[in-house]
Amino acid sequence: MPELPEVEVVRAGLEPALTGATVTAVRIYDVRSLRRHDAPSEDFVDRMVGSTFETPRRRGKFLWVPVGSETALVVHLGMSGQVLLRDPDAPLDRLTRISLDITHPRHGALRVDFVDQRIFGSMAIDELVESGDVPGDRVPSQVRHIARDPMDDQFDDARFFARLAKRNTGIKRALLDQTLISGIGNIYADEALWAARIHYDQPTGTLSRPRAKTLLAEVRLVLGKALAEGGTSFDAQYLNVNGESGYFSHSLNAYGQQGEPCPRCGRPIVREQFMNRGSHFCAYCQRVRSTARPSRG
DNA sequence: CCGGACTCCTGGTTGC
DNA sequence: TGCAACCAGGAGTCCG
Repeated sequence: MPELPEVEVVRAGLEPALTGATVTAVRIYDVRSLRRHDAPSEDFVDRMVGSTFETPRRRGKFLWVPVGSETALVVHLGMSGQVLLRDPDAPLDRLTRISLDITHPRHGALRVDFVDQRIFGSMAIDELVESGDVPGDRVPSQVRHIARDPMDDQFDDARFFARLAKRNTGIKRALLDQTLISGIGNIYADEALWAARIHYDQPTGTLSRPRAKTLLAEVRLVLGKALAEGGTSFDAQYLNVNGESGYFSHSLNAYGQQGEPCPRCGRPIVREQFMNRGSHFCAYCQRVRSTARPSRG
C-alpha cells in the first residue's frame, strides 16, 4: 500500500535517472495500466517517445514527471505499483505493464518498468494546470483536486484545522480523504491515530484544537520516520526503484498488530472492519471521547 | 455534505 | 496435490 513515504522514496530514486532523460521507446504490455490516460494507448506511445523529462514531482500519493511546461507523465502506484530502473537488457518482471526506454546524457541507456500486480495503479499523460493556491504552481489536472500533503512547505495547517472542524465525520475517514489532506493511507492513518491516542471514529467536530494539532504532528512524525527508513514493505508489493524493500514494517505499533500487545499499555491491539478496510487500534488507549460537540455558528 | 455500495484487479494464502 | 474461496485496499462514481 504505497503511501506518501513510499511514493516519495520512488520519486527521489527516479530523480537522478529521469531528470534530463529522453524517452526512446515505449512498450505497453497491459492497456489497463493506461486507464487514466484519456486517449488510446497509441497516443500514449506516440507522445512519450521523444519526450524529455524534467524533475519528478509528487503530491500526496501522486507522482508526475513534467515534460515541458504543458504536460506531464502522471504515475499512481495504486495498491501494488512499482517503478523500477533497470539495465536495458535486464529480464522483464512477469507483472510489468509498461516499459519505457530512456537515454540520459550522463547515465546512458536505462529502462523504466512500471510493474503492478493488481492494476489499481496507472500511468497517463496529462496536462498541467494551475494548482489554484500558489500562483505559478502547476499540477496535472488529475491532481488538482488533491490537497497538499502535510510534508509540503505550502501545506496550510490553519486551513486544515478549520476544514477538519467543519467536517461532520469520523477522524480516520477525514485523514483518508485526499481532498482534505493527502498522502495518508490505511497504514499511516492507523499509526498516527495510535500515536495520538485517538479512536478512528472520533467525530472530527469533537476534536479539540490541541488534539488536532497533536494528531497532525504525529502524522508528520510517522511519515517522516517511515521516509527515513525507506518506506514500509511487507513483501515484494512495495519496492524502491532499485527493487529494495523498506524497513518501516519493523516499526509499526498498530497496523497489522492485532493480537499483539499495545506498545504503550500492553493490552491487545484489535482490528475492526471500517470503510471496507481494517482498522487497527488499542481499545484502551484509543477510546472515543464523548466531548460535547461545540455549537456551530 | 455524508456514507454506503460498487467498481476496478490479481497473486498469495487459507481451507477443504 | 488441487482448486475454490477469500483477502488486501486507493480512488472514483453513483445513489439515497
